[in-house]
Amino acid sequence: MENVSIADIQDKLNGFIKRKGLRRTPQRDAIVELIFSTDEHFTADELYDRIRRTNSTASRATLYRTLSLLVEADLLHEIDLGGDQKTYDPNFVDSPSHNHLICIDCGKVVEFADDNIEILNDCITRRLGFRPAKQSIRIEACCETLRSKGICQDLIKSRLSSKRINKK
Amino acid sequence: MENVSIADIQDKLNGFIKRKGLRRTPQRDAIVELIFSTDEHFTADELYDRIRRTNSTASRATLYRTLSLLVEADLLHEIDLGGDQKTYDPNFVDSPSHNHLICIDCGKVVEFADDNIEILNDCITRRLGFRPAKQSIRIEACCETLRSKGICQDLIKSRLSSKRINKK
DNA sequence: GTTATTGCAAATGATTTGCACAAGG
DNA sequence: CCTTGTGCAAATCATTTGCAATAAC
Repeated sequence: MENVSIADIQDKLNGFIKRKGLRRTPQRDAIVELIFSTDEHFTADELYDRIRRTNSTASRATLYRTLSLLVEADLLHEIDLGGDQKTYDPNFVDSPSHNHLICIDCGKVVEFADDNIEILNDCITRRLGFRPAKQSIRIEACCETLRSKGICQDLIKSRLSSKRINKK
Repeated sequence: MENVSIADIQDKLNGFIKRKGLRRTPQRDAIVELIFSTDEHFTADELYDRIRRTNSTASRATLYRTLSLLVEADLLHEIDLGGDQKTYDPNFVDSPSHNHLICIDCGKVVEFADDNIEILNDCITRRLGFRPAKQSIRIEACCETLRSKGICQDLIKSRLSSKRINKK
């Protein structure tokens, strides 16, 4: 699954940074390292928690600023999962055109790629007089747990309880 | 385009209200009247402005509470257009399964329905082991203005400038 | 050195909520 | 009446920002 290494990402970011006249910092390196060491989606807050568990430091401000930088450099995408916090997806470097299926009950997210839906997307877009650009399709559905047990609140609970409670 | 009248919506809401042991109020009537008198998408703030231009009154608090009520009664849908403010779509009573195409430059939104994409959506969902539920597909693209003039900032500007500026 | 970056604390802004008063049924 | 709804102002909470100190290059 991991075709692009962290070193590749760092290279790309450094290129971007140089082109823009910006600077490489230990905070940015640490954040990139952390984000791209897994393929998990995350919120700013979840990432902040993860950083605090390492021996690197970065303030929330720096974290938010770095997230914006990575999105601008097209290394990270903001995806709309609904909810109050923005969610970030680090997998677009590996899989430039994937989409998301979301359980409307528990919030579980599955990534998928499908040629047919891309073609159809393209057709619909042109038919409406638009020019196809960024592919971004979100399907809402019910996951297995919901199907078999009638309900699956585990994940939604954990997502709700992840609200920030004065964690400095 | 308008197959469902405001009276129908009022009836549905009143049924919902009775079933829940809630109460019909002039504020709720006025808000419903206003929302369903057009097929425009809107934000809470835009709706508040519209209300102030009528001779009915409703506070922001009541407005937010009524929006939640309407969403719960399935007469109104929250749609994700990105951006800080939630957007509401009053057209799901008329067209229960439509989707949205959005210009990534100016934010212009077009509704569409397509049987093929619904079927495909269904297939993908089942293939991933989910049960199809709410159809909600958002396609991002570039609109005509962008195509012909290279850029179309009109709407995005107006959307940005619609940020609330101490309008009591 | 010069300019970008950081961390802090304060600001922002949409939405929510507590509470006292008003008003449906 | 009794309970729900309303309006106000205050609270929330994710995110952004001003600013002085710090660190790339």
